[in-house]
Amino acid sequence: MATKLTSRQKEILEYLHKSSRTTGLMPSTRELQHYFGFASQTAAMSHLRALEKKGVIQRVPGKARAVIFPEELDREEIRDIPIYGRIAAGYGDSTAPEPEGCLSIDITSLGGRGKNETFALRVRGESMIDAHICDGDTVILEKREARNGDIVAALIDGETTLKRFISQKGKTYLQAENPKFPDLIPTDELIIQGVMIALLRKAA
Amino acid sequence: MATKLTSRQKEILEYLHKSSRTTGLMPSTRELQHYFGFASQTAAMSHLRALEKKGVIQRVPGKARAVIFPEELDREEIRDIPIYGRIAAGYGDSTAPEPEGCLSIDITSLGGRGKNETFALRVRGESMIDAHICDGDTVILEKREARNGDIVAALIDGETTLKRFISQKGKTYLQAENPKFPDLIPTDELIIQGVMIALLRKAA
DNA sequence: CTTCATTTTTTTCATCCGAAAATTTTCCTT
DNA sequence: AAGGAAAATTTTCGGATGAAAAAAATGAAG
Repeated sequence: MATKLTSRQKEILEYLHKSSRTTGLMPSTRELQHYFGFASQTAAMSHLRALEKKGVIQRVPGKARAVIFPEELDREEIRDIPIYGRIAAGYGDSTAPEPEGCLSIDITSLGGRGKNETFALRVRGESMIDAHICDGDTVILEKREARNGDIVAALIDGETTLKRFISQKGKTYLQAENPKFPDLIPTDELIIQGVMIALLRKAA
Repeated sequence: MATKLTSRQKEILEYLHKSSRTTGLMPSTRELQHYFGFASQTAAMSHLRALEKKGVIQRVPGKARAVIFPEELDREEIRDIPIYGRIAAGYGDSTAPEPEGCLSIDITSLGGRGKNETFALRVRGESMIDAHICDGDTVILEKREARNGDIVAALIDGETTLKRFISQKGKTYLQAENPKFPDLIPTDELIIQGVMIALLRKAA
């Protein structure tokens, strides 16, 4: 079952992947035929059969374009998370800024919490270094109410910063995780944009 | 174009997602019909048309099961990465141990390096804490030759540990990023299992 | 009540598409 | 040279599937 693929079979499989990713559709046997210049559709059919026999694809008999990649079946649901470099003041409900990128990850790896809206921020500065959050890291946040001890993205002076949210004896304030940075006692209102649920770092 | 969906349309869209994720296939219009108990296939058709008009799906005229989610088209290629808790001694080429989980993420977020085989390890212990890698973090590694300064997973005494790889003046050794841990000079041979390319941390 | 969009029905077509049987060709291995 | 697997061809079927036209319910809003 786990026999190696022939070079032709690799070509076919690669095309299946490419087609499925770029067009969003599985090719029909005739589309395969035309792409590879076969004179017959049966050639495509028998290749699919061979690939199925070797376990790299699955097929559903009788159904159109019914080629499945087993690894995608096992996969958890994928969440697409917009990455913002900076969140402007008016944010919160409606005016989402332009994302500067996007991050796709399965929801299990995010800790299961999938219900709320999620977004990501690139960390700038060292103010959370003692929580082992570094400059350049990408922090993934969830929109929900902050609880004591949560790391949150908050709006301070029109700028979004990452801090630890502290709620003690009825008072709430923000704390940096770096002795060089002072605590922030909110002047009027504390606007929490999101609560950190995960962190992603690329190696240099 | 960005009109809100009616409740019926939400149901249909949700079924499309569910079907596509669990069976790996888009339902045909007749499958939609039977699922929702319509007496006609045309009912399904017109719902699909409505969803397309509102921009939440795309369709390719004339082709079977040709419903596409736009967000999946934009998505980068997803990589499925097995997570190992422990890598046994004989590893490296053939004998992969049982993964204790799986992580799916787009390859761009991994730093582009997509060619080599990748795997992930759960970090245990504090030996790399000064590199801001904590107990419980998941480290994503790539199989390739280590360069000076890389953080690597290496096999020491039949155990896999994460250390910084140092190569100076022809000598190579491993360095913990925690003053409490000593450097490791290899006794005979240094077996590098992978080089760290990214890190993922779930908030507590 | 009227209007209008949404939702559903009935019927009919054309064609997309998987499937099968019987061969032939190509190429690698012994 | 022989054997065998992989690759490709030719031809034929029937079911799967999208599509269209005409119309009838349904339900919410003015």
